[in-house]
Amino acid sequence: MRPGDVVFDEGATVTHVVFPHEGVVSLIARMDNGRTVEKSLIGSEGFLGFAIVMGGKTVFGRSVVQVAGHASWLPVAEVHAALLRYDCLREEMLRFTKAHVAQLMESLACASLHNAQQRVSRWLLQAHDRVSGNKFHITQEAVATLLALRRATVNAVCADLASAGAISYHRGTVNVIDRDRLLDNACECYGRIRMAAIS
Amino acid sequence: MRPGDVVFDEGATVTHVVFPHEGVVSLIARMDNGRTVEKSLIGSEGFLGFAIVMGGKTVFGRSVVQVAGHASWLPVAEVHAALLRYDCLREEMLRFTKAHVAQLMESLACASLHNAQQRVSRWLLQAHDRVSGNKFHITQEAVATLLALRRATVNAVCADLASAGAISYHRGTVNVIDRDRLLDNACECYGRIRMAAIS
DNA sequence: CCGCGTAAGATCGGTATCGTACATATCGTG
DNA sequence: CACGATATGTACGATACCGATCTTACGCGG
Repeated sequence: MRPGDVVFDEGATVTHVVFPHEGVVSLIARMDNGRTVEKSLIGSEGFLGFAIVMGGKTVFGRSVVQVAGHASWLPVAEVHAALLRYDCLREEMLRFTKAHVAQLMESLACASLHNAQQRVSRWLLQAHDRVSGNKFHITQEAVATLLALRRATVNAVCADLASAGAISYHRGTVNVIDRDRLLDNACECYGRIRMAAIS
Repeated sequence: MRPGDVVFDEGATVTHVVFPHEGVVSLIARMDNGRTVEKSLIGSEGFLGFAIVMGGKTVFGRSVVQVAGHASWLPVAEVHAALLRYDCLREEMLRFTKAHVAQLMESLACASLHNAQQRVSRWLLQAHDRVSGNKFHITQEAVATLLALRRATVNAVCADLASAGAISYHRGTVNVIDRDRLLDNACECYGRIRMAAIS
């Protein structure tokens, strides 16, 4: 999966369930006026095509790769067959679905109540969790689009985070230097979403 | 159910599944700083305690009655028993769960991309769908809290809507005069959420 | 019919973010 | 090494919304 790749387009039928091994895939909403925003972010902790867990046949929205990685694609038929054989698989898939709903709820509250600094920090932390190492590729432009902010706003936040020693960045490569300092700048939403995924 | 009643508190165990007949119940998020916002809105189209559909034992958040109504309470054990007997019940419950996820996603995008006018109009339309008749009781203060806006902002929007002839209001009683005009002021999110609930 | 509580109307400055635009720096490629 | 593409820095006015506060109006219960 390379940045910009569209895993599923809006309204697509779920033919495969996609399990990322690393990297970040975003579920994108698109409004009539053309503006877009990230609805949720999925990595190795989950899978794409979770609509099938709720008996759906079509995906919930356009999913676009943000940070490169690999993924396993399983045909839906095989997933359904496996679900019949392995109860633990069903449990795990339900667990992620539940965590994902919790993520959606927390993100909604976060978008309403927290500022750009907190939300950008949260996004970077969530991405960091889903890659190996401390470096990954994402442009300020991309983050701005995902969070429905201006690039200038994201730029100001990133400059602050860099001067605080939390991150460094250079032409799209973000380096997480001090994760704890990044946590200080993020809101509680990061931790809450994390907890929901674990429990 | 009377306005202000707490159906489930944050972190409560789902002992009953609650099916509203009319009225509006809001799922509320509460942040560390004490600020709150509505995560989702549920009426007769769905039920409270849908966490059990995903194998959960605890609710997703505090649910508070906003517009009065009646509801049926079913013990979880009975629901589980019924699910084993009636496939159609499972299907219906899954259908709502799916629609609810779609609602969460749309609300998230809406909160990020649309303005106070559109969001207040959307909320009023969603409430209108869930009551009988054109009048229901909700204060501007309550709407402001749910959408994480100031009461003054909601007041300005309501004044506009009233002068446009879409609604009238008086001491907490909202009267929907011209639903189409309200639709004009709302964003596409209302229709999209509606469609997700029907399909 | 009086007083208190609730709902609504209105206004102030303040600020986070927007929309747009232009400037700069670095990289990859021919 | 030149050049276009990409990423970042920065500036400007505009604006939507905030936080606080004060006022007005209504309605219910004593």
